[in-house]
Amino acid sequence: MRAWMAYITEQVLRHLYSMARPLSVEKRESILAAAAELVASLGTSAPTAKIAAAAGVAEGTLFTYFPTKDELLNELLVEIETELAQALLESYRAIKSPRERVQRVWECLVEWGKANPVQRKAMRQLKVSDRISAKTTQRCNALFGEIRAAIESGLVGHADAKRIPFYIDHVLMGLADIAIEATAANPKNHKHHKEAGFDLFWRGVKA
Amino acid sequence: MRAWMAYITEQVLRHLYSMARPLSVEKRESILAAAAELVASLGTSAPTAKIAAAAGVAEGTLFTYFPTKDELLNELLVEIETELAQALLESYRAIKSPRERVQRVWECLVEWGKANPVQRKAMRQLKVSDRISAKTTQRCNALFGEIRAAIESGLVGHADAKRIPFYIDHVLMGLADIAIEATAANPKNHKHHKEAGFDLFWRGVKA
Amino acid sequence: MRAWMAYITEQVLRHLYSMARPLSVEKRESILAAAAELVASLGTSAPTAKIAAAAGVAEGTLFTYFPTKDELLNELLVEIETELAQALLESYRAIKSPRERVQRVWECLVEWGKANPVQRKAMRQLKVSDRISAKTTQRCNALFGEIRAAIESGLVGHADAKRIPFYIDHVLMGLADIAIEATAANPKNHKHHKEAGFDLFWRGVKA
Amino acid sequence: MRAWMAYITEQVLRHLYSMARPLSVEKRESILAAAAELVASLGTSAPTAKIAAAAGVAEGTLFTYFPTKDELLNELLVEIETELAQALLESYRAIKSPRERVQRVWECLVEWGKANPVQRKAMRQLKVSDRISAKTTQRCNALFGEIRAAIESGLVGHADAKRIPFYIDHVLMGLADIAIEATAANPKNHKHHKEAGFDLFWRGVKA
DNA sequence: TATGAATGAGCCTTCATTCAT
DNA sequence: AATGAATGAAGGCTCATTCAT
Repeated sequence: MRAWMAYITEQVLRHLYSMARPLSVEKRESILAAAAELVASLGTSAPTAKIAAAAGVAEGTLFTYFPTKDELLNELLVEIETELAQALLESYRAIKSPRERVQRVWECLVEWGKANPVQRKAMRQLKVSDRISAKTTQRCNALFGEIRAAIESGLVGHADAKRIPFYIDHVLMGLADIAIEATAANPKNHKHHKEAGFDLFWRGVKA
Repeated sequence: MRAWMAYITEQVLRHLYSMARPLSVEKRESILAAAAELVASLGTSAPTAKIAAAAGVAEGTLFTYFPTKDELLNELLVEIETELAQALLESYRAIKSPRERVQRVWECLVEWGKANPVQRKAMRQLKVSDRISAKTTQRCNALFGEIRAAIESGLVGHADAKRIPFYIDHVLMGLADIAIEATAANPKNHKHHKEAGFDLFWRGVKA
Repeated sequence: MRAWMAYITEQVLRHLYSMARPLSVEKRESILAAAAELVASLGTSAPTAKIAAAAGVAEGTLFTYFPTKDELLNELLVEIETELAQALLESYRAIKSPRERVQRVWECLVEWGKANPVQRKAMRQLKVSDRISAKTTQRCNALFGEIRAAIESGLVGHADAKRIPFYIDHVLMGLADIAIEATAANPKNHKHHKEAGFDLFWRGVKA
Repeated sequence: MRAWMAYITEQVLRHLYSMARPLSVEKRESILAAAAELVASLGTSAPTAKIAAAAGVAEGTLFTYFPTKDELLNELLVEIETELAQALLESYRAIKSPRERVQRVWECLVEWGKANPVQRKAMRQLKVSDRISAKTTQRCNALFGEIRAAIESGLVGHADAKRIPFYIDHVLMGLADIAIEATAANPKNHKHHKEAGFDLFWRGVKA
């Protein structure tokens, strides 16, 4: 009934704030989702036309959301890593025991990989490709700052202090990837690999 | 000096008698070497034309040695893994101590990676690409049969028997890759990473 | 201060009564000005989106003023030639001597070109393009009817009557363009070229 | 009968001189011819696909002869101007009288324009476009060095020395274009325009 | 009427593969 | 067997135009 009020209100707001009709958040998401799917299966050479089609938008539309394919790929990586970081951030809150804290991060890592096979494959493809800019790499690293600190505090006293950076930056994520990969190849052994992986890490890093 | 006379004679005879000229082993090798170089730097999307140019042969010649680009990529992976396997095979002969045997394999793995950065990068690109056939994967696995057995015998009694396949098939190579990657990022710490990696593995797998 | 209240009232009334808002003359002008600028620098392939942006209107708005890009380009040419014609019309009023009358037109032509480099370049681009319709060409010719007559009367008795149409329709404007172009390439010689050009014309057409 | 001798001879020569099979001159010419035709009618926005089709070659072939469209357009301009320069060079040989020498160049210019309407239109389009590099402009200027000198020597003593560069570089070619354009618009008057144009030039430049 | 997101045809260019020589 | 010109199917991206708001 008061439809015209809504209309006018919208007009007024647009006018006052010079708001352009914003790009649709849903479309952006569906393009990223489609990109993840296709990059996971076809690699970074997945055609933009296919991505657009999978996202249910016109070919040209993709380029109103991402000016270049490279931009899309970089954003995709950031989006995926943001999701992963958020999942991790919620995992270890309020856990005091160092070992358990690290273990929770580990488990969360492996579970996320199992639950998000598409994003994991896409992430892999993106990381080995040469299309990720230094800036993107920086942004991604920044996402994991807090988590890194939490793991570090969990390892202090347990592992050789000099080796902790190596353990966190290279080994932990890499081992998680290995565990997830092993699980993907043989899903029945999921729990087994998860435990074996953490045991290996925890014992292995012991000073 | 009269090289061209020999060449002409050869041409004439071949033409008159329709003799087939055998495929040159050197050309095959130089194509594979060029492919490794370019796949390492450009990924699997490296153009065949560039590969041929880098190999010093004509564009068409590449296809008399490899009927398809995919065929070339698959052969390249097999070639690289064969070299790696050979390097490993020579590493642990005549070593009795289980721990040392595994350690020698580990060190050889890491050293090979450091000494052959091009092959390593190419290997990486090939493995994440979707162009490696199941058959190639099988052939590659077969190359490591003996080495796998040697490591297995080195781990029996030290690691949990149920977990040994996981350790060998997924963890060992993966960790080596991690160590090499860490070394590539920071070459000064090469020895440090190599040792830290093996320590981590050996302690970590301990039952 | 309460400008937004006026705006809202206007919107409300318009919406309630479905009143049409008249096309804004200023917007039309600014679109044409932007088009001149961009056609001058980029040619007729200047994107409508850029033209709209330069004019400070939305992409779609351009098409409420000009249904087609071609329509815009044609209107642009008419607009520019109208301006030129008006400048010329004012130049020779109340001048009796035939030679001086023609000379004033000539000078005005060259001065206009120097003073309006953007319009001149745009005009050039438009004229060689295939997007100007026959109708537009006619409209443009019509603009110069009176001027043409004035020049004609200035040349009668001085030039060969049979050649006068050729001199006016092709040579005069063409020479002016040549003079302007020469000036643009070497601005210091402006006056020199202007005089040399007119001398050439006046002597050259002498019967 | 001795076909094999020819074959071998070719092989030998290729081998000795490292000759690649050369790009076909005819194809290059037909691409340039097609480009001239289409640039004349559609402007520099003529699609490469249409040019290739008109030339009777595949789309991709065009790019083995010209690495980019811009390169093609630049080469096209050079080709056309080379032809024009050659036509002019043959026109005034062995003519002593200064006036007649200039007149022959003029006539040749106008005749060439009439005889080669496609090249003339293409030339026009190319010159107003922004795709011609400074280097190309230089190359083109170099083509007319000798002709320019011939005209200059024809004008010395007849025209004001200070104005001669202006007359040659800007007026002569421009007037020829005007005459050709007038002829194109009204072919019956060809001879008339040609004469009127030269008279105008010759009388007009008289000191 | 004004807006700008959405559209998809069309453009230039690349590249694996073929084939005449 | 060796060559490299020829091919044409994609691929990434642009842009005039439409349309829901």
